[in-house]
Amino acid sequence: MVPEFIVEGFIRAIKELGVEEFVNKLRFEQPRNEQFGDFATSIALILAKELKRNPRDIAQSIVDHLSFDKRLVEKLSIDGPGFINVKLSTAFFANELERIFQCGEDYGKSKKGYGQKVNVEYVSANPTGLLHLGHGRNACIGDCIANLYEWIGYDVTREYYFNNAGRQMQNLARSIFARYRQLLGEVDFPFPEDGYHGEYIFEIANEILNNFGSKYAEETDENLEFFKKYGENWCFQKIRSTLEMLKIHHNVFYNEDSLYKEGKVEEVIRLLREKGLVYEKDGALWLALTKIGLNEDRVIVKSTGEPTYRLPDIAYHREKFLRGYDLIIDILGSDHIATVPDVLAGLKALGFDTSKVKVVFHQFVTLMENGLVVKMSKRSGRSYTLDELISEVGADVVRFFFIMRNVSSHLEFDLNLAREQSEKNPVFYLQYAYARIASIFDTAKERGIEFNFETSTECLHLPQEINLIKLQTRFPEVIEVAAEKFEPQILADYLYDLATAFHTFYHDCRIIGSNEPILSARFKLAKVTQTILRNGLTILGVSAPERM
RNA sequence: GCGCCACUAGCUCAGUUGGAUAGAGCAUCAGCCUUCUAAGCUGAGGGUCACAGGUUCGAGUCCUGUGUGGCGCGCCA
Repeated sequence: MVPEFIVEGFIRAIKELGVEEFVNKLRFEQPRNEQFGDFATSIALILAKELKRNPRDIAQSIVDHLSFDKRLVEKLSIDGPGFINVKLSTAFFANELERIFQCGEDYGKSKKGYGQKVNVEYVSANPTGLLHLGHGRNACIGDCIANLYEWIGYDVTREYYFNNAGRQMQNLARSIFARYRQLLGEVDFPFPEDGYHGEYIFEIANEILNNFGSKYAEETDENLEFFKKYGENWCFQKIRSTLEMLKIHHNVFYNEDSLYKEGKVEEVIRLLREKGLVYEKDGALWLALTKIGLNEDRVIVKSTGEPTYRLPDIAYHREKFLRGYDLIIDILGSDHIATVPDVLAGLKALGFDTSKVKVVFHQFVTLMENGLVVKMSKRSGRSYTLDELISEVGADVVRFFFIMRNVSSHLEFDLNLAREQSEKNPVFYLQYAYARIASIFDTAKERGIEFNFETSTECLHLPQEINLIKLQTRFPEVIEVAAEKFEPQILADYLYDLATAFHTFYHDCRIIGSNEPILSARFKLAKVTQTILRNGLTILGVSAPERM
């Protein structure tokens, strides 16, 4: 984050040059190359184009009009085609470190979203089976995004939308029932055409057999209802325990069925009809999407009387709007991309501001082992469930791996790397940095080494130290950007850089054994790093161990 | 055929609303433990940023086209 006084200084200089209409073009960046200082701006190059003057001359004029506190700015220079580079002083960084230290344990939090409500919907798997790897990525991304918004001050609702009614659940009931009858000895009992073939159906059937014997063998509506309920509870309990392993908790479980029971779906049809956007054709009810800018009309109620997903989805999102959210975030797999425009168009037609809805699409997960795609789990011989993956490599690794790539990129989950309990594994690299810091404080305590956080840190001047402070100042900004872009990976990358900077510092600069004031200053540096690592890891849902 | 996403080092990926000499991890090679945890640090090699045009002082980044891969395109969700 560029210090205020630098920005203000440049704005003043630009105004004094009489070109204040270009003030909004002022941007700063952190140069890749250290030699160019801490912050750079290409404003002179931009002005050169507008004013048709030599960029270096303009840069010189700007610099001539700049007046900074000499204590804070070490050097101003004009380099290359006309970049203005600013190098800050050790006094400046000492001030920054002190400022961060004063923020305490909450460093990184902001009030940016104060008073605003956000709803993050993620996982949302129906209770018809176990969570698989795609759900895992969805869950981790959603939970991180929810955490990020909490950190920037939003009032966050974590929501899970599910459907325990309708055809899919009937299908589940019939699948379990078929397996149950097969287990009872009717080996040829027909399995439903599009039934759930997973191994877990046998497990459920077997459980029912063990608990109730042949009590439910008769194929009646009542009994099928029992199988449905039993299957639903079984699946939901599994899903919840899997999420629990990842420390993921939702505040609201929203049942699609309630939209029907409370007449919300009917209401949406009525409202759309009032707008003249609904018509009947071939015995079905259609939504006239072509009237609101889309390419094709779509069915919302099938000729069988059942609605398609679009209708309850519109009703559901309408409910979210009516509950007063300022921001509605949906986390969806890329296989849902095509469904969203219809739903948004419907909502827009109903008069809602759909710019408040942000849909985050994540690409798929491919499990790799020894350079090959893994389709099946070795232990169970079935496709990998999220459960199995977690018990194999641990929750921390799963959570980190699922967010360490760009949300919109395919994620290659390398089992070999994930199993690796060593420096190769980036999760341990971060945790190790944290544990090392904890260890320094432990050692200091054991040896009775005293330090004082009141001591000035202006003595810190080595590149390893300054680099660490620079990274520390960026933390709040990183959280904001990661939240706004719905991209937890930005935070993961940042933490990795911070850990690297700390490991380098740790290696080159001893803390215990230094003399005052270096001793206290470095302890403060370590303390702040520790806070940031802990906060960052917490947002990612990864534990911060005191010892490794 | 249409839509969305991707294409950057041998592999997996970053690249800050167009900036300076394109970065990191893994893998390979060479160093560093008597001192706070070596799950660490330092260095070396490794690039036609898929391809071709365009926009401009400047393009991995923006525009157009082509190719390759993934996901969609239903009265499934």
